[in-house]
Amino acid sequence: MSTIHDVARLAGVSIGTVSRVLSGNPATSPESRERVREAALQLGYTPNARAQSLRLARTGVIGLSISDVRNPFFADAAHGAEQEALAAGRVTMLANADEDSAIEARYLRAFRAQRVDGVLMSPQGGSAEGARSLVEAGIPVVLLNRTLDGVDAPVVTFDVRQGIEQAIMHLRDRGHRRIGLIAGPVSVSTGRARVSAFESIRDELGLDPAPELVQLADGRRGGGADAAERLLDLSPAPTAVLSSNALMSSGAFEAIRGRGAAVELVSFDDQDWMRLVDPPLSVIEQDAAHMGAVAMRLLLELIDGGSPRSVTLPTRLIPRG
Amino acid sequence: MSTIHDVARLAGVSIGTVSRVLSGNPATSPESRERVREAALQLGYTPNARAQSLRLARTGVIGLSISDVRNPFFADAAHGAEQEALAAGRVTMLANADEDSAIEARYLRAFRAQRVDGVLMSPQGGSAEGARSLVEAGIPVVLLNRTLDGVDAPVVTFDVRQGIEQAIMHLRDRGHRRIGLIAGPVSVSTGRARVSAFESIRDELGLDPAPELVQLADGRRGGGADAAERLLDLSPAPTAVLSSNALMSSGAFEAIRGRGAAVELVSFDDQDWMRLVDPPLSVIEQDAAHMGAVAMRLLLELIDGGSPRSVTLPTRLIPRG
DNA sequence: GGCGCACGTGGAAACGTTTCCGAGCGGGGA
DNA sequence: TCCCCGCTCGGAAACGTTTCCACGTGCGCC
Repeated sequence: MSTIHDVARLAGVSIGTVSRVLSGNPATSPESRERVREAALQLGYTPNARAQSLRLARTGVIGLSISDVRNPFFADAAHGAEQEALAAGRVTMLANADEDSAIEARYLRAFRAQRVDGVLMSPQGGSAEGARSLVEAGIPVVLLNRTLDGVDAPVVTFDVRQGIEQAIMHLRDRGHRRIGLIAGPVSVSTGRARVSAFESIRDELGLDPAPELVQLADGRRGGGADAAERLLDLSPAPTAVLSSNALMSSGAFEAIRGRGAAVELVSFDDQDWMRLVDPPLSVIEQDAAHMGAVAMRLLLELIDGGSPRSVTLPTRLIPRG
Repeated sequence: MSTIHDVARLAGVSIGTVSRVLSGNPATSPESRERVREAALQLGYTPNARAQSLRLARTGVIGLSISDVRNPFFADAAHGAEQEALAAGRVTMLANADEDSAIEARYLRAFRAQRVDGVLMSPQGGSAEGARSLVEAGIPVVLLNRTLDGVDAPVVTFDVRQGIEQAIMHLRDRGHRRIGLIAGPVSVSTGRARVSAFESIRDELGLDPAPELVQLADGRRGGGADAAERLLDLSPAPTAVLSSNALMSSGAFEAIRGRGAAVELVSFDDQDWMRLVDPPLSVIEQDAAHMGAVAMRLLLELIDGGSPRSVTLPTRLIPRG
């Protein structure tokens, strides 16, 4: 790989001049510009970004740590964030924490070692240590979708209460009185928030308050199926079930259909298949890509010295079936 | 952010000693080790990976460019590759090309500027320029799922012919004689390969060779729906349709159901929803995560000075409905 | 016709590491 | 007692950039 010295030698100028030409510094003669451009092209020269960022303070790279690339919700969020960064001339480095805080910690250490300009992350449950140490090291951080106790960083979340309320009122209007909840892991803030919003709205509306109607699951497909089985085992079983994410909904749907049970399922997050199955699922739509884009914009502001601010996004009920 | 100089000052030793202690060089006294460790901990010191990689040749970072994070096939592949890299002590930097060769080019330039140790990529159609320039710059490259004309890099692909053959024979055994194909874009090698494999196997088995039974699409959901509509408009319409990827299958499924048509749909790539819809879809399963892992192993070998080799993976038909 | 000024350039420092080289110091063997 | 060796360490060079500083050149102006 050729360096700036090679270019300088070939162009017959000093490395300072090469640097000036290539970085668009006006203090260069047309002849130098021509010769340097020519030489750089001929050698296929690409400046070493690591050396650049050593000299400059910035790296132009933004770390993006998400919970699970295979979860479409997070994949969409990552995509939205990435597009926004790209538009601002930055490059993102995506890390997949795989819902595992040990892997997350590893990537966050790498981000820190790489001296990324900022980090956008949807934190894992387990430990807030990784995020906290980033914040303490002075690296701009914005949290995605989940909050973290004791970490002083802006967050972009959806209005959980609004979403749950929309869903429960929809089900109540359709005559349901006994509604089950398949909740995500309480180790993440969204999991906890959804449980408490569910309980409080259910009680406000005077629906069946039996505690066994709230079943905790791990957020994965299998966990959703198991939780659905447990709900169906109750007597009487709930006539409607609200599921906290798309993966669990898929498991729950299969369990319910396997039993031939007549239970109405409502899911968080809209996905194509929810329209394709019979009956189609009503959903609480959360625009993940938008969330990612908003969060990235916040992070870019923060990096450019702006003040931290958090945003709560609305959800939208899409009634079906 | 503290540097090695800060640690050295606090520990009362030279930076050379700090470096030796922290990199596990045995030429250090127990007292130095103790003092340095203590100081590093106290300062929350993280070595600057960019400075390290400037001095060393390696960066420990592997670039991973995939076509579309939102496509579960590629998300799985990325996940498999990432796990493999993680196990080998490397960190991956994921770039989402979004099926756009301009974005891809941008990320590949960034990879090159960052001097990543190697690049694993599922190339876009359009231009092979990006991949070629990496190879010419001497950066180890392995291609994922798609080949690229004129680029001398190992590839990991699935056995297209085998997959198509399994699907067509399955359909023939179920009595179908007029089978449609929704093909991916011919700008990518898999798109082209599937069309020619389809045509040759169809002819070998003596099935209806009408050229209008092969419909090209863009690989996206909407394109799949449109192609399905065109197939259904034929008279006679095909009684079975093979779709080249999961996104297009979802569009095609909806179109077929919307028409109330009695057409058997078989899809490449297995996804959860294909089991949930009615009727469930038979699929040609391609283990994307495994592909990613295999490709990463090949890349790691290449980085460590091994010789390049390509791998073709088998597909598996899962008959349903 | 000198003086100063703008402009272009080369040289060198600095960014934060790793590693080589040489030096100091102590101990053991002749 | 002296020498040599091994252990530990500090100093400095090098990696590839950017940018500051100073210097030379040519021009316009008094």
